[in-house]
Amino acid sequence: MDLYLSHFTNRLDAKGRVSIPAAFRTVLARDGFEGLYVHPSLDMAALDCGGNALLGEIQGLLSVLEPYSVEREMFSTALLGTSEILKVDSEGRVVLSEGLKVYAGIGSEVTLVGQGQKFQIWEPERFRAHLDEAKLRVRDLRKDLGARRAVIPPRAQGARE
Amino acid sequence: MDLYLSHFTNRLDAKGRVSIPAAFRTVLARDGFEGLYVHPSLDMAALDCGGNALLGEIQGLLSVLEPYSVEREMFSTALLGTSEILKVDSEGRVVLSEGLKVYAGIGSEVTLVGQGQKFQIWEPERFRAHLDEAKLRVRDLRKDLGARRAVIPPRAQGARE
DNA sequence: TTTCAACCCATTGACGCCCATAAAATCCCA
DNA sequence: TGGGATTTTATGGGCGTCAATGGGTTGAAA
Repeated sequence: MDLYLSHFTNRLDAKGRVSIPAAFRTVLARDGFEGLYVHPSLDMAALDCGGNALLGEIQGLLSVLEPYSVEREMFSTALLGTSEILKVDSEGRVVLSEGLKVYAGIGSEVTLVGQGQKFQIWEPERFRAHLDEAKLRVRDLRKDLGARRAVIPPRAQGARE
Repeated sequence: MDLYLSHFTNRLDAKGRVSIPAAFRTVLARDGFEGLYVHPSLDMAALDCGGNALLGEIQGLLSVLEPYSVEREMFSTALLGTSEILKVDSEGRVVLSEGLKVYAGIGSEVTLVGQGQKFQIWEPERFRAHLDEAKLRVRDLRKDLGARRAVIPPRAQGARE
């Protein structure tokens, strides 16, 4: 499996170390990236983490922009300047920098959430809230889709199963 | 890794020396440049630093411009004429010239910010402000892109999650 | 002399690397 | 198929090394 899936809640030890879940480590290993690439998520109080897949996504975004353009400077400051490459120790743990912890409001525990190409690190309480919100949205959306489906092709739902 | 990433805040000692972060030093070493190439950033109160990679970028920029054109003169004056090559001591420190410090408003501390091919040196307070600004700009730009995407296939956002 | 830069050494706190343990998951075989 | 044995995982802690910082000394230029 080369996707980050599921979520896990782990504790930080006295030295501030967190274990990356074994399932995520195998994905990282397959990705072939040495260490863990981390940057603050642009619009959430979470940290985006990954390997070459994530870094490539970001570099692709930057490569489109004109060198020396203000836009590019902005992007590279916001994306590269705030990101870090954390070392992963022999037990599969990383130490989050103070800045990253502050950004995500992290205390003594974190929730690591698979997102496919990347995974996120959250403060557990905040993640619960975020998840509830997401569920609500999905429910509304489902309702919408259901209504639409019922109107447009009346028997579509049955045909699927 | 051959990119300057992450950011660090270091102090100047009584002799005006600043440590280049170890992570940046390894990139510089790999780049094969002796010393540190520095020039005032064109449109920000910051210093652009790097090695051969940065020099190459600048020369690439200049090569596009008509030889002997006024524009080219301006650029080469601004980029090459104001640049310095600082010596790096055995502990990985450099001394910023008075002019450079004045340009960037540097006092007793600096923030060194990875930008991929180069890194920047900022007065910490100014950098914080600049980063906030950069984040806003990037978020807006992202929103624009998202909006565009959302307009064309109206339900795309839902399909994502 | 005075100044400043190049070089060398010292300190301290953080980090990398290694080994230990308990609990959970997995395996394996009767 | 059930339950003991083995492996893996998350977590804890010790210790040596390195990075960031401070300071002293020499030598050449002013």
